[in-house]
Amino acid sequence: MKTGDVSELTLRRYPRYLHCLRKLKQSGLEYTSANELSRQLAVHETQIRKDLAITGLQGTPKIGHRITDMERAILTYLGWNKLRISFLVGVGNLGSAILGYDFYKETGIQIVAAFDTSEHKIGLAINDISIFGLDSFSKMAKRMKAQIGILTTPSEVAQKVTNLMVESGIKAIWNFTQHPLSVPSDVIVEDVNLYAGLAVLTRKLIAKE
Amino acid sequence: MKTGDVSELTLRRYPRYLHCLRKLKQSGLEYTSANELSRQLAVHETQIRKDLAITGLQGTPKIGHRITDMERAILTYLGWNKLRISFLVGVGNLGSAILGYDFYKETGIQIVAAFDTSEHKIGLAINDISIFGLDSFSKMAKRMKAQIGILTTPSEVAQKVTNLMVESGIKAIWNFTQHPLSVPSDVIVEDVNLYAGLAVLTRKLIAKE
DNA sequence: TAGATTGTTAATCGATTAACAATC
DNA sequence: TAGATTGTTAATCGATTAACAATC
Repeated sequence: MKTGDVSELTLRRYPRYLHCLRKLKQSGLEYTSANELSRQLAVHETQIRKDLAITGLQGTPKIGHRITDMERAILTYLGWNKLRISFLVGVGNLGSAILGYDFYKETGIQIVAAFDTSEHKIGLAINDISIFGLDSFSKMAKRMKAQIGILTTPSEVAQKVTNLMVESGIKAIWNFTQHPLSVPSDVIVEDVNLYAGLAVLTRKLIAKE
Repeated sequence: MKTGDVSELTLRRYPRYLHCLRKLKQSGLEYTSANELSRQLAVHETQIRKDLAITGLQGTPKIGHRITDMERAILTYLGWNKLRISFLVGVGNLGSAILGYDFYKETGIQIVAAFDTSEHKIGLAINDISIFGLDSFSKMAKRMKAQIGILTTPSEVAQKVTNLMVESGIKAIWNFTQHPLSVPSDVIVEDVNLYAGLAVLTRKLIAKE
């Protein structure tokens, strides 16, 4: 299996394939093909074949692939077949929204605890996830071997909380703030950048005027 | 000015430039250069020059650019210098979080009304934005000439609400649901795909194991 | 002047698509 | 068999980077 040299463009396509595969499975099919995915998703069939080849999946000429095999190949390649303990920091509206998602079933990412500094939030729970004081973060993260930190704090404290996460053994940070984070080279940061999407949206609007 | 043939990769870089320019301005500088942005953002200087050229901006050799000129050029190119009326549908946690953002000052996108079907939300307000029943959407959108629809409903009703938005004259939809939307060719859809980001994050984690 | 910068043209790199042999 | 599919190699396309002349 490849290490880390796959393009992000490829990685970002996999969830779309998974989504489509689930729909096809729900419609009662057992097998499907790169051609069929290509029609459904408007992605070139050769590109789908190449993306699938990266996961190690092999198909059968004329038949295609068993849908469950395709799903498993992609899930395994992305690491979505394994449980990953995640902690969320910052239980504002956005944090609460993220706590409401059920990522676990699809991605293996389980948010097991949330943290905030606001006294009146500590002790509450959202979607069965308890909210703790931020001062408990480090000890809990180390004990539970949390891998992923979800950062939904105000931007002003983003770097401070990031440092705490890094010190506590967090290996990847899903950053919902606008603040560009500094981390050691062995820690992964994935930024959710809403403004990038808005730039695309408004520019397309302008181009039509 | 170019029409719509600029790559999305380029468009997605502009907000990062803006963010950096604001920081430089705050630090008291009046002028800066592509070289300086390149150092701060780890983007190749030639790429920054090309991106800036697209906006029509011209600099002065040896000096660089006046920061306010750069900002204005990018804002104008993205259409972030103009007010755009936006309506949000679906005031759950995610919708509430989006209502809490102040996009207006940075992007010109002003969320002027929110809509939901839940009786006990109608009449409330979040961040000074009133929540109305979904049945008022069409009339209000037409009257106020809403351009942008923000879709934060459950996936199951995403297409239904999208149809309502399109019928009501909405020209661009910012889609926070997982549902792939069908729209006429003159309506723009920008998907916020959290799962794509998670695929990148977990794959990078795996590659390090 | 020399150094730093701009803006453009050429080269490189990487991603996508085309072409095609192999096969059930 | 013929048609549909796989998987790979070659070609194309587009984005990024290098090179360099112009300039304040």
